Amino acid sequence: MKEKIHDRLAAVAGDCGIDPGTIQLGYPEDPAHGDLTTNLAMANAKRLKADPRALAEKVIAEFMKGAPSEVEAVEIAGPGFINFKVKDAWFAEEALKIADDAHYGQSHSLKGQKVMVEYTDPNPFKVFHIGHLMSNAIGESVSRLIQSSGAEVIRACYQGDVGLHVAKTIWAIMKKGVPADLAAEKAEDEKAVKEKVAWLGERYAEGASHDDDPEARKEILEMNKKIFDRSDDGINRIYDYGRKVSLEYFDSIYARLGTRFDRFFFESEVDENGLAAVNGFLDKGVFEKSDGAVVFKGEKHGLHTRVFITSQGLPTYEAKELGLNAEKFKLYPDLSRSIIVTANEQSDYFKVLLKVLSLIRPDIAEKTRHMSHGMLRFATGKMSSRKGNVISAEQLIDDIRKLVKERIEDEEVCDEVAIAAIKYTILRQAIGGDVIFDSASSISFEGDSGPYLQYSAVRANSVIEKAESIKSIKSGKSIKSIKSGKSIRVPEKVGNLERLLSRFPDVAERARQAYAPQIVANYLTALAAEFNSFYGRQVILDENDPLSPYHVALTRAFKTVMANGLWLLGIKVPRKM
RNA sequence: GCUGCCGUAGUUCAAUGGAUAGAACAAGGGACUCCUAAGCCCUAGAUGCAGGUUCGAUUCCUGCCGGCGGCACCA
Repeated sequence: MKEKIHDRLAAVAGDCGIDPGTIQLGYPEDPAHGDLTTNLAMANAKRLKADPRALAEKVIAEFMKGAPSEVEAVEIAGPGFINFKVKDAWFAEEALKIADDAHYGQSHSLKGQKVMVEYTDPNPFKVFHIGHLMSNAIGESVSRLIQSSGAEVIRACYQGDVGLHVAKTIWAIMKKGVPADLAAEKAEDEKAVKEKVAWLGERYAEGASHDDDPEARKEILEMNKKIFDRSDDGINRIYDYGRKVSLEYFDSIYARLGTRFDRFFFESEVDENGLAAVNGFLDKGVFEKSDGAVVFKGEKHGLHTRVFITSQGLPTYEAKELGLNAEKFKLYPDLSRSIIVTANEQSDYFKVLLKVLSLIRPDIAEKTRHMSHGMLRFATGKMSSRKGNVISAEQLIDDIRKLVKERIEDEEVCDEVAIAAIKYTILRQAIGGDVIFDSASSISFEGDSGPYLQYSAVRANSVIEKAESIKSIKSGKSIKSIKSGKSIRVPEKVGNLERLLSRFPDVAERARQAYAPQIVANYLTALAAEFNSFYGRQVILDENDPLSPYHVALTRAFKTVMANGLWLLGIKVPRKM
């Protein structure tokens, strides 16, 4: 409907002297202002030296000559808003259509394209902490938004299995004495894996605590070199074990969070290429030597200098990243876009990296985009994985799970609700800022929360299930059998629920274009509130109510939109709650 | 010091440059022999400061104040 009105306005714009770019239709907050509104009269009045109201009248007069039949009335309000009222019958028909359209809200705007999204990116030997949880929630939702516009999405995860953090961990292990059971190659049970991973995390924190100790620092750097060139069997044995255990553990978390990665990248597979790329462009003037290291002088471009190869000859994170991005496009040459999701503490670093990339691989750089998110923090201070006082993702999930457990028996549902609570808290606000997890209120499941959305969907499902067993007296049909909607009696006046439902494709499209899950999250919360209000206003399954079949169809439409919307956020709809 | 992001209700967040700035939590009140009360209905409260651009600014620009992040061999 929005398109129809827009198209008609565009058709008459020329005659009225309207700039086509100003034909923007919005949804008024106040229903009294109609269903769609535009302020194109104010926007053009000055340029045309016309009175906004007079201009609006002219536009309306032209518009009405070929107005879409669904438009009931067009009015001028305020300084020159043009408000469109759409016929109630159209909303009712639309609701019936949605009820039978499981794909409602999807589009084909990116059909045929291939997009890679890299996110989560935890590091073996270190804790999978709440920051990774945040990256995962955002990356997964962005992936689904893109997927829902018809593109093929390659979910990628880049894991740092070489580098100083590994050296620190292994250094601390060897300092303390290598445990005898480390060599055991037998299959581990889940609990044993968890314990081992926790133990590795502690060793890392221990190693990192010696950052200021020059003697330890020297030993760690030497160990880093040995890990890189795999020259020491004793180190290799610890390394291989630690890497394997970490990755097994990560896999279990991905499964729990509902992410299936298509491709894992490792620093150990891209570091050689990164090194070669930097060396290759050293004599071309992109990089220069400084104090024995190879650096990129970012100051020329308003950025800062960063080291790409250390004076030891080892590639840093930045060099590896060059190798990684080349590898992505080597594996998937037809990628139309590559998105990288990380915490915003890496924003400046990525600016430098993308600048370098634009100098050595402009073809890749122009398709690569960095998205950064804030930190997940608690009322009490911040966390640091260096100091070891990190909160692991699992710890947070389990804490919330305990609260859910007080109200829900089913184990699987508990997990789905706990994860929904966390994901929603992350996705309800604009990507970029810190997310404050207040243990007192954020963990509550009332109101503006993931469980609230799940609950409303579950309730709707419950009604729908029950409806299938009821024979409707008035229509003489089982409610279940109503599909086309043609024979359903429709109300004269529809409410906000129908109006909100019909906006979903538009909301989804806006969210896709801005990579903004919070647009979906906020919409769903308003939608759930509207459904709950509808649910409370009357009994849906009332055999004496001739509108009951319509109310059931409306409930089905709501369920479809809520389920599709929650899917975009990476949140599951539980069976029962 | 340089630089990036951010300042909206008591709190946590919304608001394609548009109308009376929306929610939720916290507080108080109300409705149920009815499909799931994690729900519904009612009641109060906010754009850091100073300018500028604009018909119109929470939104864009400048300065100030405040918070967070980054700034050479970590990732």
